[in-house]
Amino acid sequence: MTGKAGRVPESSAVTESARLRRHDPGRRERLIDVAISVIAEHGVTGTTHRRVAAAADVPLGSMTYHFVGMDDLLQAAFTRLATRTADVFDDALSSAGSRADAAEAVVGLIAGPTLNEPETILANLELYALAARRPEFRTITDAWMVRSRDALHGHFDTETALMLDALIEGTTLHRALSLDPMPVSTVRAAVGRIIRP
Amino acid sequence: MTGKAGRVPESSAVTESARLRRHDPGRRERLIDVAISVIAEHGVTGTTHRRVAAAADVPLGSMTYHFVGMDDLLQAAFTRLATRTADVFDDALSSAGSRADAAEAVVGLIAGPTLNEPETILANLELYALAARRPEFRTITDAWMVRSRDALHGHFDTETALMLDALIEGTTLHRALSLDPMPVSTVRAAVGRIIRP
Amino acid sequence: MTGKAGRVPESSAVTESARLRRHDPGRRERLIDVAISVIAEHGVTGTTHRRVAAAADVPLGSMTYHFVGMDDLLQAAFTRLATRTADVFDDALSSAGSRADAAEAVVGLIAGPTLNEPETILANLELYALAARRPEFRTITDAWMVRSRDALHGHFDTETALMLDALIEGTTLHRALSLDPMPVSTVRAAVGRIIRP
Amino acid sequence: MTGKAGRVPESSAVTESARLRRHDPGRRERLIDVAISVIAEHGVTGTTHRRVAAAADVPLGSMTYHFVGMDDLLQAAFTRLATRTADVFDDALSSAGSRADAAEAVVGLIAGPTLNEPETILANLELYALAARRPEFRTITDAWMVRSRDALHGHFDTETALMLDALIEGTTLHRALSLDPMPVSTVRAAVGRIIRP
DNA sequence: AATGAATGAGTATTCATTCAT
DNA sequence: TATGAATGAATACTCATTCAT
Repeated sequence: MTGKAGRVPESSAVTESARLRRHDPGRRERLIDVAISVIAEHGVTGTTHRRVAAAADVPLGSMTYHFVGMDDLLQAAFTRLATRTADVFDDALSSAGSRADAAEAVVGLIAGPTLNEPETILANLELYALAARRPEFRTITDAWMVRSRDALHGHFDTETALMLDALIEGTTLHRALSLDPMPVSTVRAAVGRIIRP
Repeated sequence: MTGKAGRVPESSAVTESARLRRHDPGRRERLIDVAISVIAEHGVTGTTHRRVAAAADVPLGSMTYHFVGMDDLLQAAFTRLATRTADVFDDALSSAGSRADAAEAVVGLIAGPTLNEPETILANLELYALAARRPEFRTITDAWMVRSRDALHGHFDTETALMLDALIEGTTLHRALSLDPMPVSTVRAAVGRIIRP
Repeated sequence: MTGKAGRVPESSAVTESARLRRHDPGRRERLIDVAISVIAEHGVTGTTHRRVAAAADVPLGSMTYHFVGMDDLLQAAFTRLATRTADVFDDALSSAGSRADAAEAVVGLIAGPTLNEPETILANLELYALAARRPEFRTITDAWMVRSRDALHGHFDTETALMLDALIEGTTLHRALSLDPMPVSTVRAAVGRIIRP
Repeated sequence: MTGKAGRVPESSAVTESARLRRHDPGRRERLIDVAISVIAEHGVTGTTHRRVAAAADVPLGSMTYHFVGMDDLLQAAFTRLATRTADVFDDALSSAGSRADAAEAVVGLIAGPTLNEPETILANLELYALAARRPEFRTITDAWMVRSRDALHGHFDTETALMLDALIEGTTLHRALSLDPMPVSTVRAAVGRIIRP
């Protein structure tokens, strides 16, 4: 109700830039990916519409057009993050042919690139903190945990799967935060002890 | 969250603090405890001078009088939290007379009340997230990790201590976030497998 | 509220409207009715394209297609409201055969259903407030007042018609806002005193 | 949490201006008066923190410091407006020594300066519209109506007081909105008819 | 002809911090 | 010494309107 009617863009440069961006299919998807990065870099707290918009080079108003509110954006971002991580889990474990292969796959998950990417770890940490405080984000972590455990359960008994899941969590976290991260050999040894019959 | 870290003028702060204590002895200490609760409830983000002041029933101006800035308050709160937790660790493990006692102490730490208190878990999670992003808070987590590991190292070899530390971390976290938390029997079994020679 | 008044290209609008009607006949008319309800419920301020579109279950883009701007919509809605109300006035008074009948008709208007419908009172109030501030809406209130007065003038002298008009206004308003609205008997007595020779 | 620490005001002019305004006793009271003017000029809708702050030459942040929110400001403004108007009512009628004096006092209220000031009428209209839609503002209109009626009741029987109240309302409103406002002689005649025994 | 997407100005509100008392 | 008042930057969100399809 407050907009001024008939504002003409002063310079044609502005007009062209606007026109170029005007049609941007897949913008929503792109915004979600950018949001994950911003969350990893600035935390949930520091993730503002402004920052995501700037990082994705879209106007601020575009954020609330595509997402009902901040929570909607967070839900979308964390859902994608969790799904992506669970997919990595699934892939690594489903391709394992033996119990030994599966054990090595777990070591690979802990020490390998995907779960160790700073962006992934930081974003996950943010998800944990958020889910711990706000039940509406629990559905994301719950679904993810179920998928991880199921993936492990394909190779190990229920109890062992639970243990491995916790070990993966703790080891990844400590490797990310610790000054002298646990060496891969220790990771391998720990997995070995847990799955030892 | 962007405020510069607290440059507290050490000597005069002590003097002021001493003088202050005559009027409202322990107000600063009380504010730190309240801050931990607020952090647990609202997250680092949601921890504002206003909220802490309201929770402690002190005037807003009192906050910036006692703490140079937000970061100063966070440093104080997280330092106290980490110290407190490490003390629990120390106590539990130092009183263990045998390797079996120590193992049971670890189980007690994971399943017992202290580390499982929602306030503690939530505040710790916040500390992790903060330390991951802002190096000036790493000193707190580093000191804490060293103390935990040392406490474990009194009963187990270095590698095993590392593993147990990670297991405690992951298990505690999962127990806090999971819908069906790992039962104590499984916790005990996991610890048993890790320390089995 | 600051948008310029609707400059509707009259002829082409008619053409477009006619064409439109083939697909969703009467959509424009329906939107105007819905707008009156929205105005009554949310006030002129709270009447947004979005809300009207949602209430009428039409896409947002349809609003600016049918109405040049917000003011165009408000003009249409308030014109219809005023016309509708004036029609009720006319009907009630034109069917009165005697001065006594006319008096009772006035009582009926004040106490009867039409002018007392919350939607009507609220929307009228909004029209007053709008007209008081923005002269371009005065034509609507002016035309309406003239019609009301003329309808009364058919039965009463000019001065009495003016008085009755004011009495109707004030009584209706107070009946709408007051906790203990004036009873019908008092309304009748008031009308009686005003028209007493 | 987002403020940048240690921003130094660049020019001393800014500093001086800030210092000059820094101590401003009675600012809250002044803001309420300014708000009434802004409401009259722009309507409740158009009354924004920004506009009031600008009109009162105070920084934007000062608004939400003194008023919890927009509603708090509106409550304060309308309460003052209603009280002020009711005071005028009281004064005019309490000083009337006879029934005839009281009648002339009513004419004076309708035709005199106070209730006819555009600012008063427009602000009152806004209050009506607001109260009609939002029950929490009814307490203001209710208290006001009771006071008006009581003031009239000092000179007239209950029923006549009710009628006069409605007549004042309707006449004032029509005089404000009509192109050819009712002449004072007609106002006097209307009051005369209502109070005629 | 009709509409989903896009946009930038505008809104209320929160906040860390400064300062006069 | 302690604090209420003040301040300006920042935040999420709403909206009328424009435009490409």
